[in-house]
Amino acid sequence: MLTENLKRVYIFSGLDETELETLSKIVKQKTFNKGDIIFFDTEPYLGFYITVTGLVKIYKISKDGKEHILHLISAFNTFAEVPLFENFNEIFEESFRYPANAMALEDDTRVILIPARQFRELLEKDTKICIKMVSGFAKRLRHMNHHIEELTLKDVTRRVAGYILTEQGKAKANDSISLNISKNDLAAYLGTIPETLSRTLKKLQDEDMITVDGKVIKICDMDRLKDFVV
Amino acid sequence: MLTENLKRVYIFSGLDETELETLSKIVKQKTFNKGDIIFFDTEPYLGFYITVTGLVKIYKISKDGKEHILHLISAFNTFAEVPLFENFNEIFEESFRYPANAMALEDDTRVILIPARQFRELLEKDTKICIKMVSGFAKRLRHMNHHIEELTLKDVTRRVAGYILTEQGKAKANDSISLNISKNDLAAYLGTIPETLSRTLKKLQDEDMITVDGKVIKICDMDRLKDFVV
DNA sequence: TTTTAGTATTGACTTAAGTCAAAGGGATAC
DNA sequence: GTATCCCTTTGACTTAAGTCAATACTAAAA
Repeated sequence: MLTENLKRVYIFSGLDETELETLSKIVKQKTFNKGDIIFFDTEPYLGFYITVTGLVKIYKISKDGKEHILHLISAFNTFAEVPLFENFNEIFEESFRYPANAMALEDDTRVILIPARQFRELLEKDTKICIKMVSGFAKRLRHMNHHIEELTLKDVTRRVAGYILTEQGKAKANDSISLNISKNDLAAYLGTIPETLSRTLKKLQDEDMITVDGKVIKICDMDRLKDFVV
Repeated sequence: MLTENLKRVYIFSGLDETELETLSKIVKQKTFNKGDIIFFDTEPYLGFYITVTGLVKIYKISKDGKEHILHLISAFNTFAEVPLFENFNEIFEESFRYPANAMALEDDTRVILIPARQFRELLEKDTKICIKMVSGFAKRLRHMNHHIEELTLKDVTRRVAGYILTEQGKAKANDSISLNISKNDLAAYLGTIPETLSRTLKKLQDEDMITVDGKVIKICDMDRLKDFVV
């Protein structure tokens, strides 16, 4: 079961059964409920995580309490693996902290912790993992680029419309999406606040581009929505 | 000379003379003047670059002409290397483009182009490079995280103050910094516009935290500035 | 059922930052 | 020299989005 889960993680997809067995012995499994903190950015760095079930938000909080969500980590994706490669030695120091906060957004969010030190040893033996890590980081960087582009070059309405289209593209099912996060969290992810998000959705609804019913958003005029986002 | 330059690039720092010699045969050197385009995000991806002298800005432009600078690449740093690892095959397709625009910000900006295909071959033989790439990407990701944090959690005044402090920290010389980019570019980097930047600098000056004289900014009250940024 | 708490919406108001337009300032070209 | 160009600053005005406060909705708890 554990090795099955590990195998589904992209960076471990090239490992054979023996390697997975070895890996499974060094990891720790944890379960969290909605709202539980997985780590704060004030805690010493232990290692990186894999989300197995549920959803995790990686976020930062400003001094005056404003929150911004950097990433939403769904099943079989990793988080907090970047520090592993930053400073090869600092990482083992007590003063080395997690770079952001992580919170479970759903009940029964199960994660796997891969301890830093042991993973480093594994990495030295196995360069396959390294190549997959570069590739994973590249995807992450692309995502961050996109995120910055959205935040700096588009207004809130366009960001919201863009988010809806992206989600619809992922789901690919039909013309409606179902939000898997609260509107508060969505606002924090889109670099705005709940009130503004609410008004924005209403505006898009008034323009007959979408209809909103709780967590379900239906796209009515795909062409105009796409055209609007640019 | 060329191999000397290559050796000073972090990801190539572990290569021996023979490897550097091989590498030097596949690269292309180019020189640009201030304002010259190195590539547009509409051009097919050829490979990644190294800045040898001068300064390069990596930026995006919105449909309505708004510009945002993602990175400023100084000597011996690489840019546009992320696409190399994104989609192992797509990259060689004609339709695969650079992810952003690149422009030289100084006269006599010399860069080295490492063609994608040849570099991929080198990478397969040499895993040392791969490990350095992960590390380089980790640094970049950290930088992007910081950038997003600044853009979303801080107002313009705090971003400007933060930039001044960071630059001062890098230079480490004394309490004054000399901007190596135009104020227009600085504004685009800080996610604002020249007019607002100008007013912001004036405000910080009126508060007696800094003095501005052209491109030279002197920090008058370090403690208060640090305290202000948070 | 009512209560409570988290989540979401709405209205009235404020403000930070953007837009537009004009004018300085500095460097290089003619 | 002065003309030109670009960068920068300043002023007047607009606006998108945030703040504050009240209310509504939903779902679980008592």
